[in-house]
Amino acid sequence: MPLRMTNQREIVLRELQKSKRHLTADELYVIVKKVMPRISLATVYRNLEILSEAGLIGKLEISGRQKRFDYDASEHDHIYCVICHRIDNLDIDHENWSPEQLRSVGGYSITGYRLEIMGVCPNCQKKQKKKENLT
Amino acid sequence: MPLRMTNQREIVLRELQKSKRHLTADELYVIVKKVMPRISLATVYRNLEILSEAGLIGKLEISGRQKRFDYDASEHDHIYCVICHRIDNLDIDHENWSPEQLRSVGGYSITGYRLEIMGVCPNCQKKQKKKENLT
DNA sequence: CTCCGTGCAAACGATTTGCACTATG
DNA sequence: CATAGTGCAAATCGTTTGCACGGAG
Repeated sequence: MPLRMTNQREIVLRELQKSKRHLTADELYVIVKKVMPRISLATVYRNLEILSEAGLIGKLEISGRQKRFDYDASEHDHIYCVICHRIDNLDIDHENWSPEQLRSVGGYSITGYRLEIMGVCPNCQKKQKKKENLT
Repeated sequence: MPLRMTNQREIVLRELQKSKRHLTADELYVIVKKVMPRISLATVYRNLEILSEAGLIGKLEISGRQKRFDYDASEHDHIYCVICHRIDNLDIDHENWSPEQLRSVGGYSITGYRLEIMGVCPNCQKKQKKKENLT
């Protein structure tokens, strides 16, 4: 395996896992800088890419916005808040459109799928209600 | 309605619909330039944004790559080829995870979803087979 | 006549890359 | 020690914006 474990790679991985969140590269950069102040943003990008390719973390490329990286590398879907952009993990049964069932849609051979649910998270719902009361 | 129909807006809309494809802004720019050579890329961007907000075309923000615009404004999912990045429209039943059924996942109130299927399109399958025969 | 729309170039934000240097296996 | 990884700055890519001018309603 060509996975050299450098100090910076280890820290990038560890700090993402510690966060238990779906961080962007620059959010993680800020955190990692506290532990290793001289690390560069490019290194964070490079390592996130490598770690996700190695299957140690997940990469989230959600609808036209900044990439986020997932401390949880296992297969699951995501829900995100259209207001504050927070992301949460999700576990849904895919009974009738699992990759197996969709084996050949329009002549394609299926390799994967991505399901994103959008919504308003509990926090932002509260804020909305407060606003309503004010008007 | 604040939708002024300028010459350029009309052409952007018409050429996208004529294409019957899922074009990026710059792909459409090339096409539109043939009809109206002095149009600027910024205008194409602005009009695609406005037209999609007006519901006349669809906007596709697929997994971290360039936005594409859909000549078909109605609700549907998409499948795309992981090799050539071609996109096709898709019609799938969402029986067990329709927005209504997912009403409150993790306290969220659901507003929408996005399902993308990935695969290898017929063309690219053929190319893969050719390669196999060569090795 | 009033704005909204346009073209242009410059600005922008996220990400990537070329380079010379460093450190891992 | 060979070679993958690093820091830095500059480059790149898609997209947006400020501005002065032009055209639709």
